[in-house]
Amino acid sequence: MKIADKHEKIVHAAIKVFARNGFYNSKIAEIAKEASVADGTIYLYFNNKYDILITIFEEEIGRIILKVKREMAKLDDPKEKLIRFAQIHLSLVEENKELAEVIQVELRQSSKFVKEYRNKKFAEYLNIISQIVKQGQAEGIFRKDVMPGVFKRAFFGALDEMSRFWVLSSKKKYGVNTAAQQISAFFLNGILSN
Amino acid sequence: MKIADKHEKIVHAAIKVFARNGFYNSKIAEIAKEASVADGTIYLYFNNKYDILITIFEEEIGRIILKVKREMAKLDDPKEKLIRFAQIHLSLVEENKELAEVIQVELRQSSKFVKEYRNKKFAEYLNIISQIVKQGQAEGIFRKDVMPGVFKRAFFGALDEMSRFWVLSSKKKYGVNTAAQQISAFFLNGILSN
Amino acid sequence: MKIADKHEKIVHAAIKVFARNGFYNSKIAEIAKEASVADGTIYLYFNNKYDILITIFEEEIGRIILKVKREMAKLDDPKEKLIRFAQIHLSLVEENKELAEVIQVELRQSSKFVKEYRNKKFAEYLNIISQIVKQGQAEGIFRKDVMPGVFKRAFFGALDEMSRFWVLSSKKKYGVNTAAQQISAFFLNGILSN
Amino acid sequence: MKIADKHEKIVHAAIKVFARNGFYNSKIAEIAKEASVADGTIYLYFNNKYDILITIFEEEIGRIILKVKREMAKLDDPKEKLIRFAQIHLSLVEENKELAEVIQVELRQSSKFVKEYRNKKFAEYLNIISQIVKQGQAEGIFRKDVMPGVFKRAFFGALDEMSRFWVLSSKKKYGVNTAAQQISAFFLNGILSN
DNA sequence: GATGAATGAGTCTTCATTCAT
DNA sequence: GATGAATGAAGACTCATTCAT
Repeated sequence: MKIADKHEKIVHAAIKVFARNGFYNSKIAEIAKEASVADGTIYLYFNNKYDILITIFEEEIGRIILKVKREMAKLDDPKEKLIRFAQIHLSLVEENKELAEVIQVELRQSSKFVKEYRNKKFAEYLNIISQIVKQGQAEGIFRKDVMPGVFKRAFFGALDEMSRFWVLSSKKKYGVNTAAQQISAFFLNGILSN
Repeated sequence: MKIADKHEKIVHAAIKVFARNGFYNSKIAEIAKEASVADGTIYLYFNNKYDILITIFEEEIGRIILKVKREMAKLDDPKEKLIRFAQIHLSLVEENKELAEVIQVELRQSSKFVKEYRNKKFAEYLNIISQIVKQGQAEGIFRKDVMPGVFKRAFFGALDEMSRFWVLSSKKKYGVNTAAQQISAFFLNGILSN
Repeated sequence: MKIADKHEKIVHAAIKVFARNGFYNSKIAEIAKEASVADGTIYLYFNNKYDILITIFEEEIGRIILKVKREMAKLDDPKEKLIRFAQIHLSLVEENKELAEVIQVELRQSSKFVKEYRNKKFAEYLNIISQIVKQGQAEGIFRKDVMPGVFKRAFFGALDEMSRFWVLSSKKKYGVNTAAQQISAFFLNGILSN
Repeated sequence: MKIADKHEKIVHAAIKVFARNGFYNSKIAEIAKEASVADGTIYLYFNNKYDILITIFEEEIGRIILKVKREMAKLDDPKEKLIRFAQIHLSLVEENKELAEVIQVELRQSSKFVKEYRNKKFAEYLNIISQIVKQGQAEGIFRKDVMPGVFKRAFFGALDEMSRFWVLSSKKKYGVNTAAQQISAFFLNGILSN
């Protein structure tokens, strides 16, 4: 087995276990078992338990940011970008429930280290949104009085809360598309200049 | 000192400590010290560490829900209610930073118990929003195609993410009112029927 | 309420509670509740938890020794004394189950203090038996090769194990008299058929 | 070092420590130190402190029962069996003073669990005695009016009290054989001179 | 004397991490 | 590299005892 494989196996096992129990209630031994690896082996690939969480964030979220950025690059219209952003965001959550749960729940933990760490990657993600807004304002499509810094948080927050609902509850009344359309509609009608 | 005082002293100390370290990194001994009380005394008022967290949620959030509901009762216009809701929510966060941090961060913990617990109180809070929407729709002020169940989450999520930003970052570029107006404007312009 | 009453109330409550849970699993608070007294009150009458146990031993066992000695004094024949001793011992256990359980179980605890303490009172009790044997030997009724020091332990042990069985099991197939007669018969006549 | 060794090392350390302080006054840390093992290691072999006690009972007493049964199987005459039983019992106590102390003192603890537990193994041991009696009665050697259920307790109790004396006191006036002969003589022949 | 709220020392147990094999 | 037995620091919680009222 190649090293990369084992690294990945551990990360995926950790995502599963963290999603199941939460970070603090997850045991290295359980992750090791889930990954079919000895406890000690984990320490050949990670410095400590925290490091696994950081890695999940770094690698998995990095991958998501990349994906979203690529999708955004395919579109020109800021309106369409916003709608598409909502769709992608919610679909990604849908497709990676366990990862989403870990990110939403665990990365809000109070550890100073994680909190600060989160901010870097997270800011990058949020700024995709504010870039769209700025573009839209520059093109005269969006109202000038919209503060991109506020908007990015509001928009992300709306999506995030929606997806938290999805992650935590098993049964949902409407699909990704409905939700994405509703939410982007709220915001678009709200910020379109007329 | 009256019993109520000591109970309260411990709760407030716990809010401070939980906000500082997070639930799992907070030690009973630290809470006790912060409350100027012996370790054992805490167990005269609470069954265990978890119980303190639950109590914070129950008492403090219950108080907030009450306050918001009262404010809402003073207004008639759903538009004004929504704007006011945003203002109150953000001001309360502003005024109770530590409490807000505990709620936002710790009550998203993965403990099944807490998660389920949270939902009850939380649902109550969210439903204040959906009630406003329904009222607005009934009065023909809000568009009928807006799904209250989606809206309540989107609106709350927007405010929540905004306030998380406030809680975590020390310096902010704009005040509560600016943020509240921006956010409610996004949504109002978005859902007003025309 | 007279002081003596409260002292006694606590002792009796303690016997009940110790019998129920064992010394180490009994809480002062439980004894206090059983005695309808405040926790602190117990410390007005006893130095500490141990002291209550010692007192139980001292007072209650002292009383028993007295009773048995008086009964022995009424009889002359060593054979009859032995039979009577067995009867009294077993009846006392029967009538004071909780006290018996405390003595049998708790006073065998390994606390050096209790162990040494026990020996004094206990030796006094055992010596009632060896006195009977010596008397019987002096009168030519008992065999001279019987070692009183061994006999007293053997005889007491037989009765004690029998009564332990009584204390621990609820249902018994035979009464005090049957058991007392059997046991004293073993020792007096042996079990060989002739 | 093989696993079995470590398990055994801990059990033997525990026997020593329990005998020294009693169960409730023994600390896991002390057992660990006595076994030259880390505190945590104990929990790799035992679930908790109680479990160690149970194991002592199970393994060590089980071994003793086996030994005694084997010895009994070598003899035919019930009289000889009874005498031999007394000898073996007392020698085993003599050879395993600490174990004997733990069994005698700690396994009489009031914990419901231990009490019930003890009964199973203990009943097995006692029944060796009643089997001998029944055999003797069937062969016409022992009196028919002897109740085996009473006898087994009386005989065991006599030996047990004798051995308690041995365990607790350091200096003794007579040896195992003397004591065993005396006690079995009491029961076989009685103490009446004829 | 009586109370019972407060104390804080004491200990079992967990589990991230190490390291000999 | 891989293993998993061993480590031991850390902390929640209990409860005998005290003491202000």
